[in-house]
Parts: sequence; structure tokens; C-alpha cells
Amino acid sequence: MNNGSPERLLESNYLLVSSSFRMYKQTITDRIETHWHDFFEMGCIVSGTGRHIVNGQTFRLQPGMVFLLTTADFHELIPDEGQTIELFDFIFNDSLLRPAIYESIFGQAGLFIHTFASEHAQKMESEFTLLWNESQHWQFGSEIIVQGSFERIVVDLVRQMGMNEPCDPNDSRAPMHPSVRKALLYIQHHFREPVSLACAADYAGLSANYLSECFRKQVGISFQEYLNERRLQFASALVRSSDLPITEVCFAAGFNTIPHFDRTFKRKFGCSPREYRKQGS
DNA sequence: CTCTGCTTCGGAGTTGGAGG
DNA sequence: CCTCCAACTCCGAAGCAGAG
Repeated sequence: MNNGSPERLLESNYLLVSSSFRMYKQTITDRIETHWHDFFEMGCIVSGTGRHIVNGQTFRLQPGMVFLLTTADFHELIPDEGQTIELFDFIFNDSLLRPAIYESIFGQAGLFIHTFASEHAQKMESEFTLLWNESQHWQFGSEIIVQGSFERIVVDLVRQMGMNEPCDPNDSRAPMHPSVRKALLYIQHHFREPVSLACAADYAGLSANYLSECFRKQVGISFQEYLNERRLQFASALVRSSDLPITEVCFAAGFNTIPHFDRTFKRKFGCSPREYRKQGS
């Protein structure tokens, strides 16, 4: 894959039909080009150094780094000269995500990537080793152990990312309508696909009109505006971090037509996607 | 030939009001 | 709290043209 076009890794090629997850131990000596998945990926760097570029943002890749990528993220791994990177790679689909975990992942806009310090890094590595051992020697109770271990890692990561701040009891704002929250999660998960208000409303359990009304009241912008914002965020990162043709970026971000993509892009960034790429290079 | 940008028009989304 | 309706707004598909 040398044409600058990110590869999309499909669940059917990496996950077994019978299982909601699969684990790999990877050894990387050469650059892994930009790609994304239609499954989730959680990794832990065991040894080696390099660069990890996620959604166009560069992170120092080193032992202790734990990351969790959703279907909306794309990334690239580049080992330093002469370095060999070893990592645990845990991939999974929706069915492993209980609602509370699902909400903690999709309820936030930030990236789930953190490099744990010495003792904490060892603890994370042990947790991944436990996952690895259980997945290699499946026996009674393995499912429970894997689920628990996986959730502990996610919770630890969420805590490190500072996304666990308790609600301020003095905060007078009304709590978010559960259906609006569901709709937000639906967008986070599906924005690269054809998303309609009707689908989101169906998922949230409200009529389309009422969801539209509640959405604007609680989020501050309309359903469509929010969806476009999410798509533009993804598209702008992809424009700057890949050589993918603008047309491909447009479709990859969930836009269905070039004119509309161009119009909304210009409205937000003040220039066309092509000009935006030139400015960034 | 490929990629990008523009125009047009039908259909989907938004919004406000009425009512259960 | 929620649905339904109607009027309005805006998105997206299709088609075409220009640049490289």
C-alpha cells in the first residue's frame, strides 16, 4: 500500500465469527502505513520506541503506551531507526462493550491514548498478559476473566485521560436527556456511514421531530450541524495526514457528495480541502 | 482520464404550534 | 412528555465544465 490511500481493515478478516474479540502479539520493524478498522483496537506497547500518529496527531511511542481506537480513528506506527516494537494487540467488536463502557468511550471526543509511568505501566502490561494467556488457553471462566480484564484496562485509561470527573452537584444545568445522549453516541459510532435523523431517532427511541428539538435544546446545535462537525473533524485530520485524494477523504468522512463536502469544509476552515492540505505541508 | 468545482432541484431535516 | 402536522431550510444526487 504505497499510494497514500489508507487501508480499511475489516472485521471479517481479523475477528473469528464465533468470538467478539481476538488478541495478537505483534512485532513491528517497519512502518505500518495509515489505516483504520471496522472494529475496535486496544494496544499496549511492551518494548521499542517510535512514533504513533493517530488522527493526524503524533505521539511518542514507547513502553507503557496504551491506546484504544474506535472505528472512527485512523493511525500509523513508525518505529525509530533500528528499533523493534513489540505490542499486545486486542481487537474486538460492539458485543464486548457493555452500555456503561460504551458510553465512557463514545461519550467523549478525546483520543484514548496514554503512556503509563513505571509501576502503572507494569500493571497494565500484566493485565494485557493476563488477557493474552486467557485467550491462548481458553477454559472455564475465561470469558469472565477477559471481560473483567478488558474493562479494568478501559476504566484505567478513562481515569488517566481525566474523563472521569464527577458531576458538580452545584451545576444547575439540566442533565442530558438519555435519548439525546444515545443519539450522540450513535453519531460518534456511525458518522462515517450514511446517518439519518430517522435512524438516530429510532436508535434513541424518540420520534425524529422530537429528537431534533431535544437535540438542539441540549447540545446547542442541530443534529445535522453536529454530524457535520464530527465528519469535518475527521476529514481535516485525514486531509493533512494522508495523500488520499480529496474525493476519497470526502467519502471516508461520511459525506456523500463532493460539492457538499467542499461547501461545508470552506464554511468551517475558510478554504477548500486542497488548499487546506497545501497549507499544512 | 482524473480530480475538482459549480448549478439545479427533489427530498430530508428543522422548527414552531396544536393537541393527546 | 411526547406525537403529529405544515412550512421553511438545507443537503445531496446528477450533470456538466475546466484544469492538469
